Amino acid sequence: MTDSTNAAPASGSIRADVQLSPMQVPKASDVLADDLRERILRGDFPEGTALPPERELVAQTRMSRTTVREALRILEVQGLVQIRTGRSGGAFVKRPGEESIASTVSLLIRGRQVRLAALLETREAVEPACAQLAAKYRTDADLVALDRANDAIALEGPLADFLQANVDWHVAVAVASHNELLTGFMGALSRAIYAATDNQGFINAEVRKTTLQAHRNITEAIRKRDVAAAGRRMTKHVHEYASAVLEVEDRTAIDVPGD
Amino acid sequence: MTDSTNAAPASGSIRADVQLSPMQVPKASDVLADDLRERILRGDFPEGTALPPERELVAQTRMSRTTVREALRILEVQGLVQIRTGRSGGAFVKRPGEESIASTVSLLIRGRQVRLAALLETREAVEPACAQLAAKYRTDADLVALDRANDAIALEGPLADFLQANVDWHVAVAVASHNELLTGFMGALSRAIYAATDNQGFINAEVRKTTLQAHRNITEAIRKRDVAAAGRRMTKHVHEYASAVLEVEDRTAIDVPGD
DNA sequence: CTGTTAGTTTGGGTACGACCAAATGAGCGG
DNA sequence: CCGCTCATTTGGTCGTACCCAAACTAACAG
Repeated sequence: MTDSTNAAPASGSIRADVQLSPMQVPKASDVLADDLRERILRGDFPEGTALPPERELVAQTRMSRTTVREALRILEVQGLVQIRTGRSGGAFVKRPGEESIASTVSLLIRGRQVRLAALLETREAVEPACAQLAAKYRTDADLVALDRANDAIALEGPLADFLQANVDWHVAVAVASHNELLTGFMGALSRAIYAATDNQGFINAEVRKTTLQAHRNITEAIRKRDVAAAGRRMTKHVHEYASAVLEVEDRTAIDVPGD
Repeated sequence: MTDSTNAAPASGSIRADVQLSPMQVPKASDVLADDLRERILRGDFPEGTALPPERELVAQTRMSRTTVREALRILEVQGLVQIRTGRSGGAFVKRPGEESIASTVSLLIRGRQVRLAALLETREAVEPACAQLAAKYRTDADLVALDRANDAIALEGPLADFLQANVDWHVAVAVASHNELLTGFMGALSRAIYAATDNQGFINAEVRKTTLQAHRNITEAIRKRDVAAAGRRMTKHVHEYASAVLEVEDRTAIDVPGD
């Protein structure tokens, strides 16, 4: 560091002898974003209200419009505001929803190239609990959604339709749990598994039938609010599904060892 | 598509008679961000490599620097790049990690003001599975972390230290599961519960003792790779904890009905 | 020769200023 | 009263200039 032996103010001007620790200079846009985020999360602005226009914020904060815009962009990416153009546009306060978690989870799955095995394992970990909560808290509307998805699965259409209906049903279970955290998490997980299971080519009529039956059984347990049965059956279902997928994956890996 | 009845080029200039559907014009910065994000996720750039400097991207894309910067800011918020200043600075490719999920989950919890009951419920849903996976995949290093956290809990220091050590232990269990998704999720959840449980004033010596014992039992099951015991004991532990917290919360709610 | 210091270069951060595009509302004519 | 046009508001983009931070470089002093 700088020396510490100069305490003798010689003749002439005096030099202050301060000791400063290395200091961090946060970016102006971050400061603004942090402030606005804090206010939003604290509930200062009711959902749907518009923040002041950019030029107004410029006047208030005395920052440049560039900086203000960057701050707003940060909040937009974090799902805290929604920005609309045009007259009476602006940054409208929005509470983050499930899609917020879902997109982040998707990014991590793709970015880290999480293996299919890990995805299935995670689903085995979380979804039985979802089913239990669904059995506990389901509403009649939830049952309608579950039945609709099951009907779509029974339709024997093209593969993509089956997979989509499959995802819809799993998502419906998560929604029926009435737990936003789990819903967002499971939504991203189901979609990722769907994407990875596509082109896997192990879905045959047999698998479809088994899946449909399992879904119906679980749905019934949820309908009867039978928490234990819902958990038990879901555990079995996702485990069997995982086993089947992984078996095919291994076989495929052997078939095409170079890939 | 476009109509088919205009095949008569009259005299003079010809006016094309096209039918255009309302089209959405995506923002330039989003287009760039989407493109870069796709490349990053596809693995075009190894982690740690730097994207071209902003002015270089300006030259390549023929967009303004403002636009380029906004795109980079988006990627930064999404945790896909890390921006450093100074010479040899720039946007360095980064794979999103657990902290990415954790921050999003935290935002949702705060923004939606998720009730403590829901948080505890979610933990009851996820953490037993974490414990099971931890028992399955734990390494010796994981055990060290768990033991260290338990030792800190036994220390009988101030409340904040106890709560911190408590969080550390729960996070250590999640880490020991070696599942990035669950780790990020549980990390945010534990911290949120910690924050909500603070000032709750129900942590007494009795609770501390019980917690320590439960943690030790679970740690032992993880050490012995006893999957069933780990799951069972964790289920019991988090359930009891939740019950205790909620009971106190109810009592507090009755004591101070106005708040 | 060595160490320190003062440039120099390369990068991001901020500030204006101008103009474009979209959405809305006011005013005007039918 | 209806519909059209036009002005206004507000975000989106552009370009330029300048500042600050970090790392490298060369010159200078010892």
